[in-house]
Amino acid sequence: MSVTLKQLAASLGLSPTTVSRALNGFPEVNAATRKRVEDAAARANYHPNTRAKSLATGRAQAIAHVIPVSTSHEIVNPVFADFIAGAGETYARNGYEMILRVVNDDDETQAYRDLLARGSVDGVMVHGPRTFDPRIKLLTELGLPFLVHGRTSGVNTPYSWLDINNQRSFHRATQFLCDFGHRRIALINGLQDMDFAARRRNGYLQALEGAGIAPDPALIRHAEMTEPYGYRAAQEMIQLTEPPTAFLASSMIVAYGIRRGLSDLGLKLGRDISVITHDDELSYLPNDGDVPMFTATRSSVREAGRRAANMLLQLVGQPGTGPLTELMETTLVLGASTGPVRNCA
Amino acid sequence: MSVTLKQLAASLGLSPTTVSRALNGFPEVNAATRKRVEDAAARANYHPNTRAKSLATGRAQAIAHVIPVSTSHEIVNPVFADFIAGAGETYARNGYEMILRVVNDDDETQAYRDLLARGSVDGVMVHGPRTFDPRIKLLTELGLPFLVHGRTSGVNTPYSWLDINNQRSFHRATQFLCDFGHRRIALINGLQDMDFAARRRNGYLQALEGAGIAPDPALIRHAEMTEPYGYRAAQEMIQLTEPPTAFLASSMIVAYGIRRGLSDLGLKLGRDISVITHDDELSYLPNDGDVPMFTATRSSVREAGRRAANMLLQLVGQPGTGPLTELMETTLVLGASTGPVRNCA
DNA sequence: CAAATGATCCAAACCGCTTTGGATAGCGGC
DNA sequence: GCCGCTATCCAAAGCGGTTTGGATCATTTG
Repeated sequence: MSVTLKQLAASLGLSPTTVSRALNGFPEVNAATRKRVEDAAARANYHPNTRAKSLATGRAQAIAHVIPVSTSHEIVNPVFADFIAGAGETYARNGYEMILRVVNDDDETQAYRDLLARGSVDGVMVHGPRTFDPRIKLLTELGLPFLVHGRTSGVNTPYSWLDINNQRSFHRATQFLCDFGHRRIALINGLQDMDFAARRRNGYLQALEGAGIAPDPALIRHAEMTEPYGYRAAQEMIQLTEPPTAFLASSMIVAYGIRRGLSDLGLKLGRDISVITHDDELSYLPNDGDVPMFTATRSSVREAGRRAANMLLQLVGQPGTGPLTELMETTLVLGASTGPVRNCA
Repeated sequence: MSVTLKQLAASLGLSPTTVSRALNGFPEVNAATRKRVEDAAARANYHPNTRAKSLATGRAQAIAHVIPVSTSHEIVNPVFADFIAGAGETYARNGYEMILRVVNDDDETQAYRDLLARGSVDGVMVHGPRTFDPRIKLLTELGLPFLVHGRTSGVNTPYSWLDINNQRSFHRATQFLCDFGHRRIALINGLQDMDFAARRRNGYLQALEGAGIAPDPALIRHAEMTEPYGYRAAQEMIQLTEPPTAFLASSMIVAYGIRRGLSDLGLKLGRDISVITHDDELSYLPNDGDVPMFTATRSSVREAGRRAANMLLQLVGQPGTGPLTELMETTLVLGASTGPVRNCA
């Protein structure tokens, strides 16, 4: 169905060796010959068979993203999709294939072993790290190059990661609210054991402490970041004897839920109550314009995907490279959802 | 790094041939020998090298999803992610790899050619078909098995697809609103040239016609399905001299925008104004419970991904199989967002 | 009992590409 | 005219599997 190197070589009266070298830029081939080969290759729409090539070279030219699905945590969320898209762009540009493997939660370990044993990939991207994530140890032992999107606290061996500064982000957002006079600030966070959630909570707690405010457990929630979760959290907290005057949301989706919960009670964001959310800059949930709807800690997860992929490719391309890390700062954008505390709320 | 067939064979004092046959279930191998081989393979964590295997067999054991990114249309949306997840589950279960290739809009044709020439995949999934989609013709000519998620109207050669009954869905939803006395019904649809959007509009128009209502262009919109799009559409349409009393939304995200637009104007869904949306059953935007927030035409896009993948694998596994098609019906679920028309709106 | 039949196993070719280790020829220098 | 060099090209051996075409030996059959 498609032309092979051997056929191409035969049609040119050359050996496969020479054709291979001509196409791969080796020096020991005559310039005229090279040109002839390249032209013929283009004309025949010749592309080397990936399988054969990687079998011969030992490099798979592919990166895997393993996606565990479970009943407890849904990793296939919008943020994940955008990250993948960013990473995919980078892989494509560098001639790497991106393979996605959807596995059952408890098969994840086996999936990495399998990927390695089958020689299907040169490296893997680790998604959604927990506070204590066993995958780092496993992958290190396996010797499979990997990069973590996020970090994990309970690991002391070095590893490569790219993360946003979750702690500083939420520290700053909290501080911002405190400066406006808020003292009852709710945190509607992601799942408890997710590392990013822990860091955000830390930033939040530190800022409260800095402002001399004792944290109230009733104002802190952890759960899967769905819209109804935000809705319920907002509605329930408002009923407290001492309700919050401001909310911190871990994602736009949650923020939308909070907004709905509050507006159903007749509360207007920015006037009656304040909300700051983290904004991953997802295309279908834009939070921009002259005055964005939400005040937010902003960072493009798509860009994160691009950079993470670049780092991983570097790791794969130059083994021996020490662990690579990058901490992306977020920007605090002012939107219409925050204002000074209003006592008669 | 990982054990090869040859090594395994040597360690057992057998030939590679026998080991290969033992593991692949060929009949001409002694039961005791097979057991011995299987045990040893499990013990050594032996997995055949994918590249070598597919080079030898000619089958790639992989399916590609090509994702065109462009400035005009963002295919990396939440719906897409869930579909991918469903499909991925199926691939994994059947020992197929899923490869995602993110390409620039105008490179999509080349991407398919490349995928084919390199022998990287056995089949491809086509996403987001337009009303007149050139990809069907291209893939048919290339002879690469493919399955379309959705359909395309401007193609008369047969091809395989899986779609939901968009037309009937929106026909029914419109009828439902008409039965409640609504005569000014707005359609906040997806991008104009997307096939699903055309079918939904057809269903909508037919239902209006059936109810003796002349469609009003001012009540029909097409655009990328973002939250602010829903918001703006709702707010602007309400300002019309003859505002709509009901909205039909093409996705939950858009419906959220509409809801926000309306509630900012003090309108309450189900009481002052009605909204029906299409609900793809995304996990982080659930629309369930005793009384779902939105009345909706519901269909799991994840399940669609599973089924589509199954069909594609069948196509790949048994070439010569005629085109496979499946039309999934949606269910109309009653939620809190619809009610009889209210004159004093 | 010889021949035919199965049951098992193996050697070697092959899939399409890379790469090692020459081979050949043209050329300047002595 | 011979030698060493460089430039250019090629044969053949892998990479790690599958598969074709026997080989070997025990068992059945006439």
